[in-house]
Amino acid sequence: MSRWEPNARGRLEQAALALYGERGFEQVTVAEIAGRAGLTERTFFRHYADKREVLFAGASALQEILVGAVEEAPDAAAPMEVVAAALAAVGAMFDERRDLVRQRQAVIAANPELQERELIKLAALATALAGALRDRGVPEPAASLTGQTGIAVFRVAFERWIDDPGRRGLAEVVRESFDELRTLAAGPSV
Amino acid sequence: MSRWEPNARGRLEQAALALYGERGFEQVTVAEIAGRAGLTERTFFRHYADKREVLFAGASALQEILVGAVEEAPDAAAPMEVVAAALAAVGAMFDERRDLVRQRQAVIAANPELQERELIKLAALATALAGALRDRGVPEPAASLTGQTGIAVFRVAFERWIDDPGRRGLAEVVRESFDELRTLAAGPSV
DNA sequence: ACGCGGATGTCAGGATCTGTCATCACTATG
DNA sequence: CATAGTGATGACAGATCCTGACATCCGCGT
Repeated sequence: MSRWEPNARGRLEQAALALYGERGFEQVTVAEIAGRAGLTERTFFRHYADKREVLFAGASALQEILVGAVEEAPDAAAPMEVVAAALAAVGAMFDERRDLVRQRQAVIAANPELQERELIKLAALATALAGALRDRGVPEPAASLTGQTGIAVFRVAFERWIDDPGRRGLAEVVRESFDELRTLAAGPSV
Repeated sequence: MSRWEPNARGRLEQAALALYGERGFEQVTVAEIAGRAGLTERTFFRHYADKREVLFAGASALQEILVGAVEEAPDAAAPMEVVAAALAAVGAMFDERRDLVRQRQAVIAANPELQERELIKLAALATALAGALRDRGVPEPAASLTGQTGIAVFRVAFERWIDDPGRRGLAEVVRESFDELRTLAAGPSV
């Protein structure tokens, strides 16, 4: 066998997810992950900036999908509606990878350090959404407000989907949550 | 002088904020912070779980204030209105400590690790808000949705306040942002 | 004076992450 | 086929973060 088996990153991600799931994030050393992947600790850190990042490799792809969905929305659509549609589309993708997403989320839910990384990735998504909205002509602060609020709604919907013992689709829960927000925000006029 | 100068935590916080501001979070070692405070590295870690936490000591107090404001809101008030009022009250407190808040935020803005910690503190605030709303009888998912959305709005308002070259109060900006959200969320009916 | 409890100091050590240089495999080129 | 170049990996040293274990000091009550 050659020195370089293909797909080093994929092997590292698989090994990390498995070990984190088996023994918990803190109880796993980077040397162990690298060893299971047939690599060295030093090589792990060449592929991932830190021990947490190996679980968040897909975040940039997710961001591109979101931004793309916003760009391709009809011109007439209102900002919140554009964001709701983009997040519903993402929800549909999660539905397809249901088991993997749940396994990953169980690992993250068990460790605050991983939750921190998750939150900053979500914040980056909110910022990217706001930028895409500005490119559509949405002014500030409406763009940032819509992006941040959209991610907030998605977080609630995602959590409900994770805890849902049934088989409802995430896209459906996202839609419901945006409807609920409309009701909640429509408070007493000033 | 005695071995134990009073207010060890306060000295550590002051030393950390000063050093982080002078040279950047990464360029400061815990040993340096402790040294400036007249303590040892080991003592630093007895007071703060990690190098970041020293900047977030006030978070629990903030949470208590927020929850208290929700508890004391009039029974008739709608959930989003309760949260808006609580966050406006917090905004007023920030106004009083304007310079310190800005100095702290400049340090945080310069370092992603600190932003992660800030985000998880804000997420904890959102969760606490949701819990306080549930105690008022607000059902799920409305409670979580309102809490998360309220924090999202506050984040946008806070950023605008930080960047505002003028002297507008944060409470005022928070109020404006909630009004803007009402407009944005009031999209096309289903 | 005495002991108790809490805060601090001292020391040792594991784990994370980085810099540096050597080594190996693949590829292009003659 | 030979050679050199390019990129990924290995090997090693080291700084820093963070923790465990134990000793020491101070203030306080008795």
